[in-house]
Amino acid sequence: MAIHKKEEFTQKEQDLANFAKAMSHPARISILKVLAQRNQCICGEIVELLPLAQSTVSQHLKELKTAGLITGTIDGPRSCYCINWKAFEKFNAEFNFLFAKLKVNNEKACC
Amino acid sequence: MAIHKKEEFTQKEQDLANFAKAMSHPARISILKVLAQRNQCICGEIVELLPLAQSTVSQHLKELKTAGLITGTIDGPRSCYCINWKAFEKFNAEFNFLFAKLKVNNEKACC
DNA sequence: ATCTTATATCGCAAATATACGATTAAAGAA
DNA sequence: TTCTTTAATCGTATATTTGCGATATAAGAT
Repeated sequence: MAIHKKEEFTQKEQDLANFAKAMSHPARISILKVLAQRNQCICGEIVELLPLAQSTVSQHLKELKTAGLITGTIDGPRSCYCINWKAFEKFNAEFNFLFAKLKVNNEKACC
Repeated sequence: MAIHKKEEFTQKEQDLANFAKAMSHPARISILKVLAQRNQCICGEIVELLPLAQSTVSQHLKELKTAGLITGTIDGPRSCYCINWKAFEKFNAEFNFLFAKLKVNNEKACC
């Protein structure tokens, strides 16, 4: 693109969009599910479960971490990842708020 | 990328990811908000409200429509867009289900 | 110290997304 | 019919994402 215009929208709109972007790939949805099913923290087992190369999985984990959806700590020679509940619930609440707000104004169908 | 591997994930994971992708740009979040604030359906007023060219807005609207989040009908020389509540609530419920499922298994922090 | 093992990062190729101007299409107004 | 208005689509440039192999890093094992 010529110029990126994302900055011209409100911070809340950008935050919501960034959260959505972090979840916009099935591999990352899958990673979140894996992190949930195992009650303990998961490291490279994720690589075994996904149909992707180790480096690709690592990249997806990094994106989830950068977006704040998961946390990662080094545990000896391996890495332990967990869901960041605070951020997750915050964004979930924001989505729900958006949906609820929409619903009030649009009880009747229009077109 | 060499090959796209998205198809190798489950349909639900792909559906969720596609929904998230549709909301992964602040312009599209903004469009959804505009469609909510105006109780009647909106056509090109969106173009006036967003800091983007007409063709770009049209492209974003098309993406939201393709993802099933909005509907669009032709009204004379202009187009009327509305939120597709059914799809919207379905995906919202799926997100909530995912979040709830995660919560049950991870009451305690792990790392 | 050397050898694994686990994971992050680099470098690259290919696919997608973003954005715009120009053009097209479709319908009402003159 | 011709003009205007509205919106979709085409073509293009650039940015970002996705994916992998290769390499680097870091720590435990031998």
